[in-house]
Amino acid sequence: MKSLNKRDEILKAAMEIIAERGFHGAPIAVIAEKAGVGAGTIYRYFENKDVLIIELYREVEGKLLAAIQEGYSAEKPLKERFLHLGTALLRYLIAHPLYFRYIEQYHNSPYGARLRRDKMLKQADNHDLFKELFEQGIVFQELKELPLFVHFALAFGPLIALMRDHILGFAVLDDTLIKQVIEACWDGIKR
Amino acid sequence: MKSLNKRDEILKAAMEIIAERGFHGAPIAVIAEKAGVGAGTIYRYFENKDVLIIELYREVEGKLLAAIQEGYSAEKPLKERFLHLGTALLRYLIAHPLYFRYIEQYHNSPYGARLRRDKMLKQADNHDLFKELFEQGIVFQELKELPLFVHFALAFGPLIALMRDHILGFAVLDDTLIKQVIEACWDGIKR
Amino acid sequence: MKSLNKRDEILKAAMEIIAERGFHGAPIAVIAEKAGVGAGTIYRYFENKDVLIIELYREVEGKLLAAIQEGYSAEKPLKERFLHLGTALLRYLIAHPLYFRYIEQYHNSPYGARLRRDKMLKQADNHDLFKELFEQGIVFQELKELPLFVHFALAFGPLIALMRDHILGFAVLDDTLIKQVIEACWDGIKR
Amino acid sequence: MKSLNKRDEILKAAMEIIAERGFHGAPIAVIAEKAGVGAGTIYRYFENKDVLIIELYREVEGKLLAAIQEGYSAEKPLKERFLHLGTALLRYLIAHPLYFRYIEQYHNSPYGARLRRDKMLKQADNHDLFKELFEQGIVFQELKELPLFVHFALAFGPLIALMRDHILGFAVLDDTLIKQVIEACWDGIKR
DNA sequence: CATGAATGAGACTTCATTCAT
DNA sequence: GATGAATGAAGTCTCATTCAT
Repeated sequence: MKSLNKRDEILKAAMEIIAERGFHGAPIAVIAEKAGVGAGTIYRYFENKDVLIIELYREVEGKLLAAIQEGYSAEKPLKERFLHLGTALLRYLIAHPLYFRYIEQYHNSPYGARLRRDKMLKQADNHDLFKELFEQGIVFQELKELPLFVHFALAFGPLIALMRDHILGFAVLDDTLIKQVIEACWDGIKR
Repeated sequence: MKSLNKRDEILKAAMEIIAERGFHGAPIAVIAEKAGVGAGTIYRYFENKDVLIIELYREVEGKLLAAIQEGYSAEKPLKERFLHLGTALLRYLIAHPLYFRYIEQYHNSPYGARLRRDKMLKQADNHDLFKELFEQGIVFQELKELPLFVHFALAFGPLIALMRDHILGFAVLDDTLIKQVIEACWDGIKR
Repeated sequence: MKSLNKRDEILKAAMEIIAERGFHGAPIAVIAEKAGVGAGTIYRYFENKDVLIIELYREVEGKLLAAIQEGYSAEKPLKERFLHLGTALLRYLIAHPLYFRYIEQYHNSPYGARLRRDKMLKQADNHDLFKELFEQGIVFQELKELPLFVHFALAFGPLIALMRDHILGFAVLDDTLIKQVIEACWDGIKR
Repeated sequence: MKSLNKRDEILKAAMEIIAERGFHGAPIAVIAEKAGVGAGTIYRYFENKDVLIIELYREVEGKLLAAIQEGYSAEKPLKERFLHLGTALLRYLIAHPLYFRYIEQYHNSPYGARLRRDKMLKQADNHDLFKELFEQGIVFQELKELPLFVHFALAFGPLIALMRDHILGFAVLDDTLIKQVIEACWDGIKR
């Protein structure tokens, strides 16, 4: 692989260290060393540590959303689309467990608070895909008549829970199990 | 409200501050001030900050488990038992949102790591109730033939997700909605 | 043994703990516990920790001086008197190694500084015995014509050094060796 | 005097403060101020305070040993060698009274305990010079037939005691007196 | 008299950030 | 542009001393 530029090296190092050790275990000096740059250099690319962390979150979230949209077609039947999204999400997170850890760390941190406030303001943002899916499902009476956020919870709550078990080594998620789980989620939301 | 003893004042203060601001925002000095005691006093009741945090977790977890077991009867039909547990859990967390926040903070922290290791060793512990429920359901062919941890994920993942939305103010969980959600979870796990 | 009064219990406890663990390892709370009294009680017998430590030093020094004076007779020949004092000193310290440790701790501490200043002012005090011995020896030309403090150093420096080795377990000081050592000290000071 | 590098400034400051006020009176903040650096800077050069103190001891001991070995020749007669070592030691300590104070502080401290254990294991180490001297003296029947540690005590005990008096201002050690004292020590150990 | 819970000053140490090189 | 030595605010914890019981 080609060597990344400094900015990306820093982001990569930060992600790995924070994902593995949490924010507690990720002083700037450690991130700098892992990235192979001087500590001061980080401040040439990011105004301060907070900015680095928030920026990193955006990148990770972006990649994740891009991944699940790959091969997605709004033309296909509702259930098929749901299965696609759920499966893609789970597969991507399993393939990139550090991303999942990072996202979780982020949500449970002062930084996450800012995110939540942001989300409250501009509700939809990147969740459009799911939003559209669920709204359509309700209109076409394929899904239960429940508020959107409940559908989100029913659909993704189990996946997040499973990912935790997976990372802790409790669970082994093979393709068969992934399929079964997503189907079960569908059972939860379908009418 | 009657004034608590010092130990409980400290635990209460710690819980509120950590739940609201995270571990970052909860230095001993701040906890002490909120509890109305000197900083040194905390160390008369807890060997160090870690111990305080772990102890607090145990208390919170204990109360939560006690709450959901109240009125629970192993004699009732499977579905009814499931609805009871899910509803009780959700209601208790809604009534004590700070407990939920604290538990979440705890799980995503170095302290949580210890917990996870413990859980891996003595799996069952207090989850016996759920374990028994799911195992029975599988044997009697009422529930899907899936590993236990998947049932856990399908049943509680959505509830946790909902609680987050609730705390952030996205969701308003009234009794009707609670009932619908737990039913939907049941749909997810039932055969 | 009859149970001591509280004051003595406190002094005894302080002595043992400080001798064994140094001033670092001797908080008031620990001394109180070992003495079987409340921490506050110590302050009824001693104004503060410094006073306790200084008082304790005086007691220990007093006992030591008393011990070496026992059986001492100013009538006997010079060498015999010297052998008596040296031997008595060494024997007493070997029998009470904690006393020796305590004295050493004390000398190397802020408290010791005060002592040294005091000594500078009222030179002689309890050293009269030795002073008289050495002065006489010089006058009668049995001892080298050297300042008194040199005689002190030549006579007791080796004993202190030996005690250290003894306490650390390097040395085993039996009666034969004690006799030889004191004789050697005499060789050092005698003309 | 040329300005030292930061590490040496720190060691120098620590030495002076500890020698004069003991470990009690030498918090990191005070050492830092005297060294003209920030408190945090000390931790760039020494892992923690213990390491600083131990390192400092090694340096002081090293210089002391180097000083007494200068001009020493194993070819010369036994007595001459002894006089050389004793005189050099006393002169060096008189010229560097703080070194002596520091060494004494160190020996009577938790740090010293570690040293003592080490010494017990690898007895000889840097004392080889003296050891060889005493052993030879015994073999050639110039010295008394006594255990090595007794010779150490007889030879150096008086010097240490004298240094104490000197530092306290009791004693004035000029060249004549130094010579007389070392000779007297020789009388103590010679057959 | 005796107690020991409570206190808070002060010790050690970490780490985000700056800035001279 | 890049570096990393230096900084000092802030965090955890200890312990001599007080005082209500």
